[in-house]
Amino acid sequence: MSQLDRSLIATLPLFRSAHPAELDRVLAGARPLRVTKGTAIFEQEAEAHSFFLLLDGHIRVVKTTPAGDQVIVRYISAGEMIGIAHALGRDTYPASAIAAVDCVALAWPSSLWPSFVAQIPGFAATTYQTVGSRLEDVQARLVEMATEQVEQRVARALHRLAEQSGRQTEAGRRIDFPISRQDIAEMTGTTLHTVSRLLAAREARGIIAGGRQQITVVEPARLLVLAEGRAPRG
Amino acid sequence: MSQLDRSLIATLPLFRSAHPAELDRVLAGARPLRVTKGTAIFEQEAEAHSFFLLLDGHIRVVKTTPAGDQVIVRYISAGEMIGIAHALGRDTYPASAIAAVDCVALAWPSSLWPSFVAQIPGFAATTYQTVGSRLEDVQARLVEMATEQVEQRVARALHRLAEQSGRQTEAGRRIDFPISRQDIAEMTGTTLHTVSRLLAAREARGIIAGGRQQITVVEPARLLVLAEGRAPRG
DNA sequence: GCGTCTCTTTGCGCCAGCGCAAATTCGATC
DNA sequence: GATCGAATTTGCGCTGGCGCAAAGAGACGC
Repeated sequence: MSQLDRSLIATLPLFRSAHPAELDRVLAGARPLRVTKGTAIFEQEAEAHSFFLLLDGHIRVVKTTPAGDQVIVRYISAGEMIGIAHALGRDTYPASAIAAVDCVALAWPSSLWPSFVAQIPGFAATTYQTVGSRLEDVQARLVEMATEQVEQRVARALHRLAEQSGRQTEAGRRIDFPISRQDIAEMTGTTLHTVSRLLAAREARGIIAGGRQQITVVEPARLLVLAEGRAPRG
Repeated sequence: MSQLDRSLIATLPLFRSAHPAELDRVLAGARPLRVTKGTAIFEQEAEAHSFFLLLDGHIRVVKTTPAGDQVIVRYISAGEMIGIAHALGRDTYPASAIAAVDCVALAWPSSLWPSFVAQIPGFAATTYQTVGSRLEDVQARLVEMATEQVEQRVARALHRLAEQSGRQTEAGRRIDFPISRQDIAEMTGTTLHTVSRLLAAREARGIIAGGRQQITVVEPARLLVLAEGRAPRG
């Protein structure tokens, strides 16, 4: 691990209030990890032996059904923890984590979790917050899936991606990692065909700019305009 | 609060390892609550001033969209904590909690949470586990919503309800609180019409037995038989 | 016992979006 | 720069399940 990594870690909410000596001890126990694009950091249903801190890159968290369908649960960006299933009382990972680009991460054995909690002030509270926000995010998406049409779900997914993982360019906010129509379909519960059609329509209206494995949101505001003011069903 | 309640609480995983003296102190700070059927324990978007322990009854956790659609996120049974949003770093409740039947609960101000964590051994870990299992549950339902047809989603919802909140009778496992077709529609992202049709079909095959605001699962095994072995889409 | 209200059932038409198929485009590789 | 493979686009027919409407069926109050 480089000095650069160390100073990066020290600025994270998770470790901000750690004493330098504790931080060093914690980092000394870490196993550095380089993961090439497309490779799994961990696999669904495998024993949750480690937890991870993503230092660089983007990770796709995917659940696969017995029938073989895949659903993208979320994307993880640099600075976030991942694979904390064991700390939440699970003994296997509930999903697979796949590198969307080449990634750099740190890994610790799950058994070290309690010492993190004990030694780093605020670590537990920050983790609670992270889990809380993930829970709320998934719940919000469940509500979307239950009540909104495909068009709106795709629009929201793009909006969220641009917000969370977008890089500002002169053309608009560009999603910072390769993402296919298939990926968006797996985020929104539809097919790549429908996604392709919807994106083409948005592109014609100048709201987004597409490309191969790549999307730029030109006008975030116009992305969601259809989503409000509909009569509830039932 | 009755002596009965006190001994009930002492057997919960959350408080099992608390010393009697600590337990007493904690319970002394609680505000007992009786909630009549249909009333809200707390409302979505209200300030998360309290957390609760449900002693008796069943609570429906509902999210309402700006458009007015409602989605039932989960049901809470006796012995579970609810309204812990503040402990997860939220300052408002992300959903409303509505009593499905007359309920009895204890309420504490959110500000007391840290003292619970500090004074009761295992409290934090048990809460982590609860949150972890809720997160996994919601994720699993997101995957269902994204990949399965309405028929399967309804079947799974019934299965889950019978499992978690069922009471064994001679006719089968009966869901222990009043639940309408509309409620099931709001759990599965469909309409009460479709639910009614699907339930009628299952009833004709003897898999379930319906009634007004009430469902008994006669043959849990045959509920899900259609759910496996389908070709993935895409 | 009667009326009312809510929950449930059922019929019918329609359309969003899936499934399948084929063409096209874009990168990458040699 | 020719070839190959993967990602994307686009057409077309079909159907699951929604929307609307109206009729039954319990439960509950008076």
